[in-house]
Amino acid sequence: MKKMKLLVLDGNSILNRAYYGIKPLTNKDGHYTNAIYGFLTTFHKLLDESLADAVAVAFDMRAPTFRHKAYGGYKANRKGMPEELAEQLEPLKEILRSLGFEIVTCEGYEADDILGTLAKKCTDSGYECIIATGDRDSLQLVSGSVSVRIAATKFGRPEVTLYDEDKIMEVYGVKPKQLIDIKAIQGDTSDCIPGVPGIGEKGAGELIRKFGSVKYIYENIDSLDIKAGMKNKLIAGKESADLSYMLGTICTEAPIDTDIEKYLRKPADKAQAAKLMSKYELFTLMPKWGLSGDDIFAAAAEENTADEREITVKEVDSAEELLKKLSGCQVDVIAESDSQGINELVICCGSEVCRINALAGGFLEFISKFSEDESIKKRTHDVKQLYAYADREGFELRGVVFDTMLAAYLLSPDSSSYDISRLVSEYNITPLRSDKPSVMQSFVPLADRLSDEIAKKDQTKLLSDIEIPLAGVLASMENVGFAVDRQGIYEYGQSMSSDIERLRKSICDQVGYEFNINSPKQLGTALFEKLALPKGKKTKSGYSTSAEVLEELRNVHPVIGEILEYRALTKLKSTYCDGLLKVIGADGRIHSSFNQTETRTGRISSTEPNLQNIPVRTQRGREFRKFFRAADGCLLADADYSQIELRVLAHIAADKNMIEAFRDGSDIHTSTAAKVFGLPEDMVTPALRSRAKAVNFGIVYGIGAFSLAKDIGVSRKEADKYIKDYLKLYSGIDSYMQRVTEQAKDQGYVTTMFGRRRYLPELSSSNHNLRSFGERVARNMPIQGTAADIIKIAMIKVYNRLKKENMRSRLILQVHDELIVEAPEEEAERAAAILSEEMQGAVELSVRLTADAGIGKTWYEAKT
DNA sequence: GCAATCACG
DNA sequence: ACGTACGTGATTGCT
Repeated sequence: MKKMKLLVLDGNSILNRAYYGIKPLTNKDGHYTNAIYGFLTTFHKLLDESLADAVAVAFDMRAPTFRHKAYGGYKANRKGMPEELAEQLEPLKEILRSLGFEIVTCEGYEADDILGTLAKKCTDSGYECIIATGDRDSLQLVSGSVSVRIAATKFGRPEVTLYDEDKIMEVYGVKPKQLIDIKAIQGDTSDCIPGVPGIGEKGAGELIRKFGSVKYIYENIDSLDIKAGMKNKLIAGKESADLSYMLGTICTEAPIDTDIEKYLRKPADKAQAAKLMSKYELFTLMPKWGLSGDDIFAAAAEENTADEREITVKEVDSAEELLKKLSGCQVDVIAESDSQGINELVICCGSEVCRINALAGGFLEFISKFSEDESIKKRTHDVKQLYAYADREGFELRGVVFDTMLAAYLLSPDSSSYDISRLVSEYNITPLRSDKPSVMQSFVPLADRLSDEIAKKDQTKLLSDIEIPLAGVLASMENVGFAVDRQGIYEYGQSMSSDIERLRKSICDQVGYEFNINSPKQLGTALFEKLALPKGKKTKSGYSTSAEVLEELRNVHPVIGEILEYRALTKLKSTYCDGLLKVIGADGRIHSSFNQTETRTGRISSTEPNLQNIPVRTQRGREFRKFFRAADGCLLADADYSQIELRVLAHIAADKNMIEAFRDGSDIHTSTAAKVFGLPEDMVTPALRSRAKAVNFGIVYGIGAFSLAKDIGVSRKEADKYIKDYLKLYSGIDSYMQRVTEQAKDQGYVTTMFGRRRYLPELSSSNHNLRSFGERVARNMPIQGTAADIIKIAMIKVYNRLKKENMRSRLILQVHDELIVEAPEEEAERAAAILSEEMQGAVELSVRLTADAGIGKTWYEAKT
């Protein structure tokens, strides 16, 4: 029969590790949740790996333990938990109980003693025991039937290391029990266990490895071969060693329930678990623990006393009549879709809900009239899909006043998903009472709530004037797509294939054996072991083979250049040739998706395929843009903002010198170089300009001297001087940067010119790296985000202008500071003019915005 | 499902 | 003492 397995967790210790290993997270109420999140992630991994039949989670109690009573100094230097951690303890226990796990505490004993007691019981009963903890104290418990898993949280991910008898011998060179002996001599500063004064880790380890135990050492101290100095220390420290031995020994007889049956996992109370995990917004964890969207809804319904309001689901008698009734009303509308597209429209007006099946006759007529009637004010979720439908079917969508998805994004742009079900639990929404189940029970109060929040945060205009209309523009861009030259892409790929194969052969020849160059691991072995090239940086899993490292080795071995070329070619081939060919539509055009709720700064993102990272920096890559072309009889008009981020910075920082530099119309990098290096502009060499450019960039990213130095290849000290000189020159930017970080710390968030927010809990982290990261983000987000706001405004203006002027030109792509319009040949000039005019006039700043437009048959030609 | 790498602004 | 610029997405290899 299989041995029964008990998994015992040291709750406090794992919680601690989770807290310090994961960046601060809070739910809407400001309650910290990072440690709970980390604990549950680690716990899940442990459960998965251990296949335990029973589980006990041990926690310390606040009361002093027998060790404190024996020795007043015990753990005397321990500070209590930080409040941000302490407040997570009880909620975690509640969640664990709801998931069906047993929690064990014992007054006067520590969690370690509970582990020891249960481990002993397992050994005695012939069970297997797996101990999981974050620290090494319990390693002494390891035996044939007891193993320890040390769980750490690194970069937010759980990491588990197994310790059995062999591993302990390998690491410490002793048997598990002898770890107590080592500790008795060595002591433990973190627990204030004194040990033998003057003997540390090395000495203690040697003594025990040589003589076996503290007891043996003291019983034979006179005859043992120990150096006089150390022997004297041992003699003087005997009492302390004995005490330390006692303090360091885990008790295996704590008065707890050792009936293993009791720890068999019970079925989870799903409603309770869903309720708690919703409350703490641990949505990504819920599926892992067997909780679904239905459990969330059920929890919400049970949790809240039903809303006073009640809705009734009605049959639709006549579409005509319904339209008449809806006219002039505010309605809530949800489009239910499947893979085929929209299949049902659910409309709520006042206390009545109607469902209109998309397959029923007259649907198109109904939805077009409904959509075009501007007097019907519509609230919805994910308005882009409605705009897209309207655009495809050739009608307009008017009167959209609210979108819960876009609103939720503005309220917290860090979320990974904005499903209605998730929002409902995140905002603790009380569903309305209803005769039949309907999504409107939750949607109506959700929309009410989010409206309030948006108004409270002064983001109403941002939502109504930018995000909602933008959704219409994006929908149109997705529908129109970008025409490509399929044949051209295919042939380009073919031509690369032969080069790739030739390079592959040559590289393997030079290394001396066949291997997969695409595998960084195999490549690392080939370069740094077989060819024994000087190693550069390492990654977590081995040698780094990034372009940055390889570039350094270019002159060391001829194979390096070929590897770099191989990499460049395979990247182009797989991502751009093969990748793009896969997504060309039946119409010969590529229809990317533009995601409006993805980035934390307010930019849009592009997927399937990503059209925002088509190569441009190298000539060979840039060639690709020749395959992105206007349809027959059309041309592309392309315009991009010049230095939009630096202009935004000049404006928000209100820096006189930088504003002046832009007003002069001179090249900003040259002008910066001239001023920083104290030269007339015509004396600025390309090298000096490029340094100034790097500093300008660095400033936008929040800069550090180290990174700047690395970037431009000067000493740290020199880089530091550049930054200092720069900030002296642009003192307005200096003070702005200080202001914005301080403000961020005060309010917990930063904003763009148009009220977009990003919350920065990192700023209160005790982790230096995280905090610095938060500070850089605080400096960067208002700049990048404001630029994103501006081009969004420009897109809306361009779109409306093309429509108003009855042009057939269409916006087809945005690449952060660049817009592309496909225009019939005869409209191209006008479209280009409209592009730059609307981009430049999108907003009024204290510096001019400039956008240069170009026209061409292909993207390659059009980009100026 | 994550890490490494590299494409873009 | 410590680690290093901001924001994305796709592909590949590997556990």
